[in-house]
Amino acid sequence: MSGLHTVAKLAGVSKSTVSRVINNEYGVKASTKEKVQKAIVECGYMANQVARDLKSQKTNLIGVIAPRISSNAVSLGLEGMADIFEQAGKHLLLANTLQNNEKEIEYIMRFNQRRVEGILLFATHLDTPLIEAINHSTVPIVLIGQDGSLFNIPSIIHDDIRVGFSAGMRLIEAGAKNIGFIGVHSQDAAVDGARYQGLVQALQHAKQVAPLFHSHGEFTIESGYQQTKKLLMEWPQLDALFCATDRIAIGAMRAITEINKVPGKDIKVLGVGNDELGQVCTPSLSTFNYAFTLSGKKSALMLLDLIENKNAEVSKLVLSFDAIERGSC
Amino acid sequence: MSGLHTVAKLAGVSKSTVSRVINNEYGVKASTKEKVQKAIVECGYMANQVARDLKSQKTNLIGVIAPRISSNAVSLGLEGMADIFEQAGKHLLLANTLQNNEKEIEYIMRFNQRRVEGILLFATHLDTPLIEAINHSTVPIVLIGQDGSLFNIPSIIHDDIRVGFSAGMRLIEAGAKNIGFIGVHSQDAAVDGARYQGLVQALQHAKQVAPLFHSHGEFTIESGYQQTKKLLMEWPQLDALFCATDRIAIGAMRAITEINKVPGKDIKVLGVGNDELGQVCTPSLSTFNYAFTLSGKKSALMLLDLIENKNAEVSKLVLSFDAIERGSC
DNA sequence: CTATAACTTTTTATCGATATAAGTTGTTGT
DNA sequence: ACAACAACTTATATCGATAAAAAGTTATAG
Repeated sequence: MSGLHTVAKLAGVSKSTVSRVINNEYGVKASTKEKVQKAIVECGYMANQVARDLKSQKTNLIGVIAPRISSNAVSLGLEGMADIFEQAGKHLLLANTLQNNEKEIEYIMRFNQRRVEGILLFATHLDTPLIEAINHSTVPIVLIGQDGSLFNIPSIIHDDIRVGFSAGMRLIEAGAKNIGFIGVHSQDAAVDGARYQGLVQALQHAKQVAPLFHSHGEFTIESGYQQTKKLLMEWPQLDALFCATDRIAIGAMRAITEINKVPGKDIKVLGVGNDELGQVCTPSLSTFNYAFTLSGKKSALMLLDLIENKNAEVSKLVLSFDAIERGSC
Repeated sequence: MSGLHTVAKLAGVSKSTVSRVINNEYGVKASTKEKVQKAIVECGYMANQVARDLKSQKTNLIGVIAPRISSNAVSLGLEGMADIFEQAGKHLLLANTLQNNEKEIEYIMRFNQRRVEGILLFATHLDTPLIEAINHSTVPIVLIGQDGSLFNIPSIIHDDIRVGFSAGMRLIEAGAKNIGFIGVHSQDAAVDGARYQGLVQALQHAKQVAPLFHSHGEFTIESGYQQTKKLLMEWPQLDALFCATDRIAIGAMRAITEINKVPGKDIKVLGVGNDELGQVCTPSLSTFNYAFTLSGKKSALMLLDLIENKNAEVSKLVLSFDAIERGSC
């Protein structure tokens, strides 16, 4: 717990010499080097990264802001970015906002004060205060999950419109006539907005103008269950459900089973995300694979590029998906 | 992006005065205060936390080392600790080791260099190099998931022996005669060692000395499936399986179903952890609920105590569990 | 109207490291 | 033997903030 100073005194040399030994620089006599190294061991010297960061004006710190660490998209994304940053020698500063919009903004500022080199933000919405906070940031910020390109914010998103379109086409091909959509908060332009929009486009393209039911809920199995129960009561002719996430879809299947209908037969069900839950439930859930680990890696790489290459252009990366056909459609 | 110095020049005062204004200290004339505040806004001053940390010898940083962020135990635990640390004004530095033992040790050192105030370590093993690294740490370290009390390391663990005992008793009560255990790496004293040990104790207590089969694998569904397939071939009379984790148990049920036996009827299955997967699979998985979010919170509180209270005594906290009876036993 | 208290502000030192400039040896060439 | 140069080492300034000491003002009392 002693600084350079202590080592220097102990070895009978100056701080500069000790520093040179530590950083393995040229121009140190073998005998002094040895003397210094002995002193370092003797007083248990450990470099102080805080001081180094201040002197070098470089922290090797990256901030990550997430709405809920334990969600599939975030925990897998985190793992992907951790991998890239580990290789790049960066450390991760993590904040869990629990979907508190003010905390999101607060952490952008706090991370700026800590002089992180960049920030990755898992976003579930994109309103004016947030956009302003992002614009005020001194360091680059990459958005994950929402499209910020309209506001010139670098973003990594999944192809949510096309996934909605694909889902719609698949349900129509399977003979669906009355399709319902169960989404999340209306603020969520990606998961709620875009996926629904794609579904609408599919129906238009197929010239099928059945009344579409758009229900809003949360990212949970329970919410999917409740929304579906309500929907089934109000709209008994329903024969297909596109759910914004797999968890919602699993809740939906539970509700369907409860009224003695068979998911995948009486009512087709599609989810999005390829959550492991969909593999083990009965019937297994047909869905679309979103490569969350990859999105984490890609966002990390994009951020690194923005950090290293000051005038890298702001870009948007749209990740594709794979259809996974299982029992529910 | 300018420092105190710039603000001071702009306002025509000294750095100290600016510092006093920023920290809202007494003894600044109202007129100067105003002048300084205007200057701060004008040049977009933002405090440099790195410099502050160096001067105050306090970082408000906590290091967290995990073997796999995306696992249930870790992501929920992370969420619990994030909650506590958020309230305590601490920031989280996160490392994902991917079960690489050297990385674990490397990060203990790197976090010490960064002058974190303490470290939380999700452990899957506890060998000599790791114990040494922990002992060399300048800052307190709390172990999560493994019992380090023998080596005087503060630990939060689940009652793994008793869970094994409970599982054994339950299987015996259900009429099981030939019980198999599917564990993980033999290095893992908690998940593999203790849970097995508890099972053995139950069998001894019930004076049932059937040959116990102890198989080693990984934390995955696939591994559970493979191990069970092998086990069923070698030991056809098997009528009960205690699995070290829920994922393993789900793989086991798949293997059982594949040979046209019915999990929960022909072969009883028990898991540990109460993973959501166990709720949706068929038959639903009987298991034991481990409060991972709570373990995260408790470990955070224990660490905070060790940080604030220099001579807080090293303690071990054993968290209990609840039995969850579902379809598989 | 000065002495002293009370208030405000500046100066200086410090946290721990490192880059640069300046200083001290020692060696070689002529 | 003395200049020129190489090889080491030390001294000083800096990163950006803050605490403590010193200095400068203003206000109040005697």
